[in-house]
Amino acid sequence: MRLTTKGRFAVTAMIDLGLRQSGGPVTLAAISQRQQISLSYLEQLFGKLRRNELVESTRGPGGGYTLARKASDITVAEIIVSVDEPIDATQCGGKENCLGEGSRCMTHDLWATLNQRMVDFLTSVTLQKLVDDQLAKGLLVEEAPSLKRAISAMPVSQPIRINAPNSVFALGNAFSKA
Amino acid sequence: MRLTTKGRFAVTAMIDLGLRQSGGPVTLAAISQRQQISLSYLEQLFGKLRRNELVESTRGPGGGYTLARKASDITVAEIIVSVDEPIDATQCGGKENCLGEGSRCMTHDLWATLNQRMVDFLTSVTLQKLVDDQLAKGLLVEEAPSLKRAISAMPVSQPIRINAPNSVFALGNAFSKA
DNA sequence: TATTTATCCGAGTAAAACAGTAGGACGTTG
DNA sequence: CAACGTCCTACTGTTTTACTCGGATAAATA
Repeated sequence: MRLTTKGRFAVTAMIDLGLRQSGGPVTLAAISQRQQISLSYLEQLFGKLRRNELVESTRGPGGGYTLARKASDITVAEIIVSVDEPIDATQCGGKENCLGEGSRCMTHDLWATLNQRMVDFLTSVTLQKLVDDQLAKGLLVEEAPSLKRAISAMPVSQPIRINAPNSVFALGNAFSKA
Repeated sequence: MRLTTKGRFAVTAMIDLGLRQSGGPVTLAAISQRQQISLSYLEQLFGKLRRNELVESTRGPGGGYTLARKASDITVAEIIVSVDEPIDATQCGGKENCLGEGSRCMTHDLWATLNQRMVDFLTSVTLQKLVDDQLAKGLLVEEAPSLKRAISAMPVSQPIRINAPNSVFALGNAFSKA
């Protein structure tokens, strides 16, 4: 299971969508502004989310995205695998013999088990829970402005480029000596 | 926590070391041949393992590496963080406000919790357990040849280049539709 | 019908990490 | 001193990440 900022962006955007979709379809432009993710990048991510049937889209003015199912039926694991599709699982081919000795590689079971634990955890967390967490934190979801033209006059804060792959799950200094 | 083939190579090499170190220091050249990992790459990895005090080295003829502690006192988590040192933890700086709103990023707790679960699991697995697993599988640890010069006459199978970062933990098709 | 809105889609790009290689210096042993 | 084996820095090709760009398509509105 790969864990990069791409997956985190996807989860963040899905939370935003879950928070606002009660007022109809949510545009990626709005998510882009609120979450500071570039619009083009969001388009890529939501293309994958749509093909994986996690969201539905409506085109044209007033359009945008909505969740394809209830937030309580969408797991974080699904979101992540949707955008971070797998290349190849265990690299040794699962049942293949990594070494030429007739047995699986020595660490095969270790990684398989860890992978399963991660999947189990991320499957146990629903989008609804993450949405509820945000609401509990006192996040206020303001209503979309009735005059849509007002948006174009707003100052747009440019998304910043973050080029730090894999930095999400750095173990930190959990084992570094003082 | 980053999980790449680098970490897996390190764990694999440490298992090999744990299996053979009873006969004195184990050379990287021997590990390289048995585990099909390039010698130069192993040197890099063991440099980090030594600086993190997981192994000890003796130079010169008859030298090599030994475990710095009992295998039962070395965890997989320690091995991985040794070679895959962290760049920066949660990218938002831990306590920083990711967005300019005075609260931590929406997915902060999620990733922190997942990370902790992974650490907990990998900490629960000792090198000794992995060594025992190999012994239980009937792996036979042949004695080092008394005539060391015989090795140089052996045909050397070249390590193959594997250039597939991050492919270790691809989630596979756990969620792909049939 | 023309225009605006917004999703779609493919190609392209800079930076970074991964997975090594290359070449040598250093310290032991025989 | 020569062979062995660790130690160390720097360099390299490939892949992935995290985007951007240009345009096509579809729907609502003027």
